[in-house]
Amino acid sequence: MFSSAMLPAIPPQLNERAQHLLKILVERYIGEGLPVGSRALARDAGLNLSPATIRNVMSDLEELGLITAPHTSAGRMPTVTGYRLFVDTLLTVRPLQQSQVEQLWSHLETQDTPEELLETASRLLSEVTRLAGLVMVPRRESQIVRHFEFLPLSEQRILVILVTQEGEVMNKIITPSRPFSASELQSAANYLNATVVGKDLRTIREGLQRELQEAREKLQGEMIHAAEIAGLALAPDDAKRRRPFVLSGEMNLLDCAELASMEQVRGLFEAFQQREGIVQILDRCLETAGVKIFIGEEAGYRALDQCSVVTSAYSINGEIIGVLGVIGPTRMAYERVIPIVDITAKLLGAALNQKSQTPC
Amino acid sequence: MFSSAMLPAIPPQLNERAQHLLKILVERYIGEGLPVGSRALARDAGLNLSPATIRNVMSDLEELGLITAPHTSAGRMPTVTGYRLFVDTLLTVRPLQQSQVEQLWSHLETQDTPEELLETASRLLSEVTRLAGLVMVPRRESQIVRHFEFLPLSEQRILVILVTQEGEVMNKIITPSRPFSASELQSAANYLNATVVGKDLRTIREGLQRELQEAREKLQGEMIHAAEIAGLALAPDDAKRRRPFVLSGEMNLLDCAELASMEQVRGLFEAFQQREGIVQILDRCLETAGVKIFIGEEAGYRALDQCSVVTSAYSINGEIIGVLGVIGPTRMAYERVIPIVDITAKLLGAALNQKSQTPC
DNA sequence: TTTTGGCACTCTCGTGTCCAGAGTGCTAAA
DNA sequence: TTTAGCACTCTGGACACGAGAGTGCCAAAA
Repeated sequence: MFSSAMLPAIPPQLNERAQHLLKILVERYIGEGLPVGSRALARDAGLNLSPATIRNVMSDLEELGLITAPHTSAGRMPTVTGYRLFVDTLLTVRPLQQSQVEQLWSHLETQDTPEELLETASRLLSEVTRLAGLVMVPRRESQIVRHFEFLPLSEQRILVILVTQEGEVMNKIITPSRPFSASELQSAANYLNATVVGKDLRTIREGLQRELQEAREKLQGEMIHAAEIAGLALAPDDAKRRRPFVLSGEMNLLDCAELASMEQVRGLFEAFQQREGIVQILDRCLETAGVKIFIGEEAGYRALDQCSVVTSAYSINGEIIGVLGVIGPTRMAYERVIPIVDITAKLLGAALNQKSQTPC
Repeated sequence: MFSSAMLPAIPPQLNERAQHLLKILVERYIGEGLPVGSRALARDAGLNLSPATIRNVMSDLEELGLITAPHTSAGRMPTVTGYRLFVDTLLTVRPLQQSQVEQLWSHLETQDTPEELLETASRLLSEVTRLAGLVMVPRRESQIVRHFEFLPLSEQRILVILVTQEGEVMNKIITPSRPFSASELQSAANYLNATVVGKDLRTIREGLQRELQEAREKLQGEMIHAAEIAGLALAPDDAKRRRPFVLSGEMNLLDCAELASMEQVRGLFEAFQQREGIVQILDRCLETAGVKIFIGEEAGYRALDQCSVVTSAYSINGEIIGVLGVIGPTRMAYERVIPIVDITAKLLGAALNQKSQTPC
């Protein structure tokens, strides 16, 4: 159901009973946060087995690397592999109630700008899961342009304003190699608005190359300038790169006992600030739809060793344009978090879609 | 030199020697972070006095509420009043070297947009002081408008884009009570661009009221609509209110021993997220120029009880438009931090000024 | 063959005790 | 007014101790 990098086959040694006990153990550990002992497990399992029997099974599970004990005389807790098996094959998700879905939707629906939409989605994720919410900003490449505007700030500095189909406003300042007059700018803007509106950024950029070529051949000076300035305007800008995702509810993470040490917290929060590492993980989820889960070290990012990331891509008109999710302790309530992330991704896609559908 | 809410007169009991000892004690405490004992103080003071003598003076200082001991057999550390006296009358500031100032300026000067400028200023503050940097976004009221643009998104939703003199782009979506046609919007924009460009927001809004009144009397329908839509567009929007200051280097605060407990950290970071409380403090610094300091409880905000805030207003053309500063532990190196905040405020003002000076 | 009771063993954690170190306050002498 | 001396206090680390929880293993029971 939830695609993982490599779905590990259930070890043949692992009979039904062992699986069930593992499931109960993980559930209990997630609930209590304390290593689970044989007595407690015997009671919870509902199998009418004595602690001694349970101990044998636990010993097997430990041998298989699914659970581990912090020290000799403590109970057991799941390893990353244990969590993986749990999440992939043992988990029974608890789907959201219709009313909850509607409530989420009502919050998203009422947002005006796409930016607010992303922020709201992130906030909702964090509030509902009580973890840190995370929404990656949509890929700009696939956004459809609605309007261009060039505004001269000074001789050499031109303010470019670009409005997308969804009503998002991007702006940046470009400094072309030579001064442009107001009328030149106006005609460049007119040209662009006439020809490229309704296409997406990638298409526009590709088309521009071709037209620049053609214009050069025909010595159409004016066209060359328009294309030149547009090229600068459309160059992938790194300003946005500094804020590639919207994070919220980080504070929720301070509650969980896992991150008790200042070191841990510091590392995690620095990772949030650095952004690159997190973006790399999110990028890996852009390819396929559906919920993806990274547990602890699986993400391959030291700062997140004690954390899990649950993500889902969101799409507009069937095309994936971004990823959202939550970050929380490995010991999170997956059966609740997974459907929430899943639904939120779908709702965000729908909300974005709704905004861009409205005719101009 | 540094205006405080109420400059406390130096208590007459406090002779030169006591003052000197207080100064040394505070300096040493700021440096070491440990309560200062009589022996250490005797050595540092350079007065050739025995620890026993020092003890007598310390006892007096304690009686005056300037220092305090965490327990019987520990050294003394400054109280808030002690810090206050230190900062107001004993402190010898260490001015920045010219090269450092130039370095700061070179970072600010190269920023394109005002937004980047604020972020850079905040980052510089935090990096240079190793504390949390804080830059309040300029008051919008006094910003001069350069350009208006209305873009219909759908029947009822209009995207308003407003560019300020400094090249900052503000945008929001308004939903007027009745649909406006594209040509109506165009003429409204034309009207506004023709009449109000070059004025600041407050002036424009006031003028609008009057003109709306006149237009009504003369039954100028078109004017009424333009004014109506402009009114909506200029209404103070709360979108910006959610991000009223730019914060950076929060992580630096995790280093200081004062904030060892998770509780403290949590409270502080929640205050950063809430924003309101911090904004209130910053607002109090908007009135007068120069460096202001709030020590511990002086700010009147529980989450900041262990912290000091050092701020300075920044201005453009002599008019104060915002505040910046740093937040750090009460035990911060004031003599270094104060000049940094002071200079950065001046440089930020100059940089903003430079951007808006460039002719259109 | 599987399950169970019993038992010795181990590890944590909270408590209590003890001691060195640092610093104070007070008093009497310089 | 300053200083030396001394008794006193408080912290924090080291150590021991015991209760509690849980394990592993073995031999008996099912």
